[in-house]
Amino acid sequence: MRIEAFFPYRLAVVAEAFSRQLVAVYGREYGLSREEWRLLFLLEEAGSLDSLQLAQRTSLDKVQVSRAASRLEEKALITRTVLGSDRRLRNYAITEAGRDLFRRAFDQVGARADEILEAMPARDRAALERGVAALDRAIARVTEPETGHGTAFPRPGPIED
Amino acid sequence: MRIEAFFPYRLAVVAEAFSRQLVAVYGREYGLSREEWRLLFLLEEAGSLDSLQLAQRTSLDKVQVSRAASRLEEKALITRTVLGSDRRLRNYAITEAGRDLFRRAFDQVGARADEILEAMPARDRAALERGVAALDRAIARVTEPETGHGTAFPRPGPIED
DNA sequence: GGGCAAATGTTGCATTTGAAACAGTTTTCG
DNA sequence: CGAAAACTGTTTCAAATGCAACATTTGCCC
Repeated sequence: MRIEAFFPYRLAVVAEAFSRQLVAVYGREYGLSREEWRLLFLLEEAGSLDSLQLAQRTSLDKVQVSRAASRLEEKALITRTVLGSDRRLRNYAITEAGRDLFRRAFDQVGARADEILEAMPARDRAALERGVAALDRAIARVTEPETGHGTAFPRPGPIED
Repeated sequence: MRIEAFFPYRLAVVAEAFSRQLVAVYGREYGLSREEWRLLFLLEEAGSLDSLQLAQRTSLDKVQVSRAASRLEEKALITRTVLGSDRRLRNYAITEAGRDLFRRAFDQVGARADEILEAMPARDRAALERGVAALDRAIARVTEPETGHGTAFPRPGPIED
């Protein structure tokens, strides 16, 4: 079988190419890693989150979170405080500088993403959206039995905010 | 905006989750990295390739190819020889051991991928296929002007085999 | 209550990765 | 012909990453 016809390969390659287009913006122009970008994204919307909420809404493991948060704190884009109720946990909050930076970056990243997506016929775009959602459900279904962090976003059922 | 609703995020997360399911097979059970897997995949189909053909059909850069090939050679899964016609180039060929290993791994990887894809309704699977192909074209269209390795597989036009 | 297991975040260490420098070969052009 | 430019694969060095150990805090169970 030709590798170009192997669907998992095609998906991985396309996803990487798409991602690279966005990293070129928030990475090169704003100095954010992918993990930092995701944390800022979450915090910009929520304002502040504790570690548990964050773990539920992110596809990052604890080491990635810890390191990305350290860097964001060094850059004064977020603050980290130990929670009084459970001193193992942390409360993450975005700073004004973090909000500003994220908003500027998001404008450009969103524009770049839209530029690519709008280069697709509307029907194809709808198909992509539908297919990705279905694949996510399929992975969850097939891997749900086991425990391992097989997939990603909070699925309807477990949690609600 | 909620990050879970941001399409680029969803695509990246789903693609990673899918990929992780397959790496769990060829990585954990057969000790192959993603790059080694891809090289073996190409060579199993072609038998042997020189560096130029390989560069065209792979989404790996020259450093990744060099390192993956070194490891595959150490494991005696491929052979590397300097080309007589142009001593800058290499000829890569899969060994019998490499073929055996790849075929066994491919059986399991393919089965795992099919298990997930077949957990999707046929219509959704078709939508995914269509959407991914369209996204690939869109990225190529938007980035084609510039030179950088923006995307992936050989598109109709440049080469033929 | 008190010790033991579980949970959480951080750190250390070895490996991997990426970008640039490098070495060898070929092509170009005067 | 011959020097310079271009091309290819490898190596080097710093940064990123993954995994396991670690330290701290909490919950459990007697």
